[in-house]
Amino acid sequence: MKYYHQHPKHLVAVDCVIFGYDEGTLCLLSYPRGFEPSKGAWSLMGGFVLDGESSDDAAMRVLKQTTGLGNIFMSQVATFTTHDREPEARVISIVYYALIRMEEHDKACVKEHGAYWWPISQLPELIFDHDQMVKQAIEKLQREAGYRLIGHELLGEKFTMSQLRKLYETIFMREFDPGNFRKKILSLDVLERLNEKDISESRKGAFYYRSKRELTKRGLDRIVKV
Amino acid sequence: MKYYHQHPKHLVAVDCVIFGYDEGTLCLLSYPRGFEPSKGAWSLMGGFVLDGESSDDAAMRVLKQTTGLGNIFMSQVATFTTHDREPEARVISIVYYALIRMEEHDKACVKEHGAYWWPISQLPELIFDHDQMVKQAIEKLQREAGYRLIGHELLGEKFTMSQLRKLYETIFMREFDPGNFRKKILSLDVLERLNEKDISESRKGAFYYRSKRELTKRGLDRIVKV
DNA sequence: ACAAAAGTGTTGCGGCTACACCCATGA
DNA sequence: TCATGGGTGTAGCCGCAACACTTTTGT
Repeated sequence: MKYYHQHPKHLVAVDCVIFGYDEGTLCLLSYPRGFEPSKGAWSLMGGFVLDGESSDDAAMRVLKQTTGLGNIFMSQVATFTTHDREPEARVISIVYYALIRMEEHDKACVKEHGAYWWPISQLPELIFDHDQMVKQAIEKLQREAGYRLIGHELLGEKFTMSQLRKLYETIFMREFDPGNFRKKILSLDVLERLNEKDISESRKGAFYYRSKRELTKRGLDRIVKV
Repeated sequence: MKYYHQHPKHLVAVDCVIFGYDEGTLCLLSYPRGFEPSKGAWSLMGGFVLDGESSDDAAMRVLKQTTGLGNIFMSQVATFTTHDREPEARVISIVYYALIRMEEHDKACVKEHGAYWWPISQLPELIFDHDQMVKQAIEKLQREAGYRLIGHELLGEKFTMSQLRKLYETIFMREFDPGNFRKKILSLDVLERLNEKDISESRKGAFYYRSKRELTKRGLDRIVKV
């Protein structure tokens, strides 16, 4: 039974698990909390949901504030609600994750908050239940990356097969056979090969690929089983 | 930047997508809204999150109130937050789904609320964004049922292969080959066959199975690809 | 004997893995 | 000419779908 009066209201926050990728390393952006309790402890970027905005909006706003980037793919992970998850006040937190290219973000912006990019393999202990949030975000990232190509989000317009494979190896924390990976990806028929090679990584040079724009939404077949 | 003062607070609700199963039909419990706006329109069971409780607790409480059942598996689906999703007030809603055996619920309890069990194939139009909630709940149900056996939740202690298959056929809205289904399930090695047959469905009689208790958590392999 | 569900066996296809084997080229 | 990453080909394995076939027993 629901009535619109006489019901408790709650602080509702978003916490953003921001993954940054650069040349084979996946990092998490975190910052030292600026106030008590737990001042100085590592924390995810967060903010409160305001009156006129959805939590999606709030997450975007937080991302913009902390990295300078907008129009970035974000995905809702889960909502954390235990009443004592933060010691001082009851805050319900809706968790999002975002994927960005590390080189693209606004360094000044990050620096200003004292934020730090932690390699995913060497995360520090995070405040409250933020460890759990990151864990679930990685799981969701893997699930989503398993169903569709996330090349252009993290590699840019054009990329080589090796770069794409290294990205997937990083996300899934395991190796893929270069030949098999290539065949699997090409069989999806969502990439087109450019007449241009990257000659920085090998003598022979590797062709660049880019997403077939019209087909970005397809991803019919599974890429990686999880 | 987060401070604990001067931030807006919000009404936070849970909405429960309650699936009931009985002999080959999967139903959704919904009830006619008892107050304006949209009084009388079909709606999910919901309730507000109170001060001392988590949203998990709130969802359980709503389930108990409306079906009389406790200690039921519930799973968080997603959180709906657009500011105008309900016309009269801003309510953030955390959606859960539950699976119950229809015969087990407290009929008086349901009747008292004027609630109705709708076969999943003939749902009425639901209020606000509740259609979307149900859609996502079904997707999540299918994902979860694909990874682990949900036999005992919906069929009870013991069940035949055919009963289990019909349950899966209902959840996935497609047919499975009886022989192949049997082999796949048995290969997971999570069921034990009892020395007892159900003779109501066939001349030959079908053995009952039950979950190997120690292994309930396993479900290593995928049951159905989604 | 027949019908109908339970249960088993067989076969073929498709995808994945592992790995061999070319290719191009700078040092 | 050798080392290195790019790229192609292939053989074996495994899971799944399709379907034939056997079993059991009430009518």
